[in-house]
Amino acid sequence: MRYSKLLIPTLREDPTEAEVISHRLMLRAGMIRKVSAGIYNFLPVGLRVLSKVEKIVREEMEHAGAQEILMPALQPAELWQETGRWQQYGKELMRLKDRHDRDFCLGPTHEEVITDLVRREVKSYRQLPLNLYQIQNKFRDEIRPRFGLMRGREFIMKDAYSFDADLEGAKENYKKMYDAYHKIFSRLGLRFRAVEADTGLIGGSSSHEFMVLAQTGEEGIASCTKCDYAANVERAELKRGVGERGAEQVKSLEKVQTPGKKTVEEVSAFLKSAPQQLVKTLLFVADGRPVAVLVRGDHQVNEIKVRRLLGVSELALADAAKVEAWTGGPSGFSGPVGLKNVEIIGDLSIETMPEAIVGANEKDAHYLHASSGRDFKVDRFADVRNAIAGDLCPRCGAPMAIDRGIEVGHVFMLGTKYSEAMKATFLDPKGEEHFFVMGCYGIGVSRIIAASIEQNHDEKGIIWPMPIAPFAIHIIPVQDQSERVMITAELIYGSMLRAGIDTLIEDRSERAGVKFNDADLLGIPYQVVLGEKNLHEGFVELKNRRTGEKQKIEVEKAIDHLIELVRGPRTQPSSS
RNA sequence: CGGGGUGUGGCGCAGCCUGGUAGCGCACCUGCUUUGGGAGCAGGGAGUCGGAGGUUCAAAUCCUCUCACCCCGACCA
Repeated sequence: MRYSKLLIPTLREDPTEAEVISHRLMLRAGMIRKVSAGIYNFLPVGLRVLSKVEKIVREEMEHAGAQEILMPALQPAELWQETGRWQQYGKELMRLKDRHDRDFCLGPTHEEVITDLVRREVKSYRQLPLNLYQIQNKFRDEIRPRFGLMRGREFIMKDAYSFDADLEGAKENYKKMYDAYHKIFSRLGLRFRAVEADTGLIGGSSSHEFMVLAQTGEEGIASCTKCDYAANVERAELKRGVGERGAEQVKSLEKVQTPGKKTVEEVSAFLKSAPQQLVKTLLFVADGRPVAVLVRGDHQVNEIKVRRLLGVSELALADAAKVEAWTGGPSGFSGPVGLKNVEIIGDLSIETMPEAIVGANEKDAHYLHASSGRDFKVDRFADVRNAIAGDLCPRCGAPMAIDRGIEVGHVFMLGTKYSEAMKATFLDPKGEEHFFVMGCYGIGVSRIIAASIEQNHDEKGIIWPMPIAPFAIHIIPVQDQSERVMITAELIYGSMLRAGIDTLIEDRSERAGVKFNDADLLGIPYQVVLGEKNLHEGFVELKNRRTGEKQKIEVEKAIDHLIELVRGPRTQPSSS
C-alpha cells in the first residue's frame, strides 16, 4: 500500500487520556480512535493487525475441528431468562427494549444462543461431537472502561462452544482447545502462561485462563517457584499454615484508645505494631444476611471464595449504616469480640494466630490481645483471601511468586449447566435422551493487540512480531525528488507485491526525520531505506525495527533477500 | 455507585483567581528556500470556550443545573 493513500493519522504528542503504553501507541500510530468511553474505531492499520490476529485464530480453530458460524449481537431476553442469567448477570449486561417494549440485550457471550441453536438442530449422538465458533463483537457495560482496547465496552472476541455426548468427549474437546490456544498464542508471538481460574458468571466445573505476562495486567497470577502450578490469585488455593498454634500465655484482653485511626496502616502505625498483628473485620451482606470475614491486616478478602463458601449469589460490603446496626460501633472500628447475630468466618491464616489487634466495635477503640476461642468465637475457618507472594504452593509446598497478567483467553468446562437449564438433549444409540456436555472457549481478539504492544515496544514506538504486523516491509525512499531513488523504490515495491508480501511504501514528500519517526512508531518489522548516496554505491539499507540493526545490501540482491527474510521463518498453520 | 479532576481550532495547552468580546506551540493551506532522524521565512484558513439557565452595560472568566471524558476506590471495617 501507498502511505499517501492510507489514513494513518499519527500523532506527535501523547494524547492525555491514554494511561498505558499500548493505548498511547495505538492512538499515536493512528490505529484506533475513540468514539466514546470504551468504544473505538479501527483505522486501516489497526484493522490490518486485527485481521491478522483473526486469521491465525481461524486457522487454528479449523485445524482443531471447530466450524465457524455467526450469531447475532442482539439477543432476546427470553433465552437469558431460561438460564436465569437475565437476573444473575447484573448491570454488566447491556439491556435495551425494542419498540414493542420487549427486552433484549447486546450479547456479552453466547451460551444461550448457541444452546438454543443446537437443541433445535442436533438430535442424534451421530452428529456429535460438535464444536462451533464465531468471531464477533461483544458488549459489556463495564463499571469503568479503561486502557483503550484492554477493557472496552464493545470488543471483539472469538468464542467457541463444544457439544459432546459424554464427559470423556467433552474433556477431549477441552484438551483440543487448550492445545489450540497454546499454538495460537505462540504463533502470535506472545509470552504467556496458562493458569487455573475461577469460572465466574459463565459457570462450569473447571477452567484455565491464558495470561499474557505484563506489568500493566489487571489480573494477579500466583505461580509456584518450584513446580508448574499456576493460578489466578482469585483462584489459588491456600492451605492451612504450617506450625501449630502453641499454648502460649496470652495476656488478657485490653481496650486501647485509637482516636481516628481506622485503616490498618493507621492503627498499626499508631500502636507501633505490624499489619500482620492486626485482624481486620469486614462486614458483608450475603444474600441479605450479615456475615463478618476476618483476615490478617496484610491480607485481602477474596469475595469469590467467600461467595463459594457460603453458597450465595450476592455478596456486597455492608454500608456504614448496616455496620453500625450490626456491631454497635462506627465503621472502621469493627471487630469480632462481642459480635452477635453475625456469622463469623475466619481465614485459615487467623487460626494459628495466638492473639491479634481487633476493632472494639466502638468509636476510637481497639482491643489488644484478642484471642480466638477465648475472647471471640469464629463460626468457621476457611480459605477466603487472595494469595500473596510467599504463600505456599498447594501442590508442592514451595513458595509462590505473584506476577501480573492480561487475560487473553479462557477455556471452560461447562458440563450440563446450560443444556439442562435449556433442555438441550440428544438421543443415544439406545434411544435414550441425554443432555449435551458442553465446553466454551473465548479469546479476546482485540485485547490481544493491546497485550502484544505491551510486550513489544520501545521508546520510539511499536515493534510488531511478524505474524501480526500490519505490513512486513516498509520501503522508505529518503530523497523523494530523486528519480533514481524513486525508481528503485518502486521496483522493489512491485516485486514485493508480486511475491505476495504486505508492503508499505512511504511516498509522501516529507522530510527524512518525519518518515523515520513515523516508521519507528508504526513498528513494521523491516524498513528498507533508499538514499542517493547508498544507491550510488549500489546499496540499499535494511533496518531491523526490533534490534535497530542496519545492514547494507546490494540492490540486485535486495529483492531476493527480502523475500527470504519474510518467508524464511514463516509460521505455518500448525502441522497441516 | 462514591471520591477527585478536566472540558478553549485536528492534537497539546495558556487565559478564568481579579469579567471588557480569544491566544500560544504543533498540525493544515499557499509561495520561496531546505532535504538521512519530527526544517526556515512570509502569508493564510479554521474555535457555538462541552450544553442549558442565571447575574451583569458586558461572561471563556462569577453562580446554578446538566452532559461528556479521565483518574482513584474491599484493604474504611
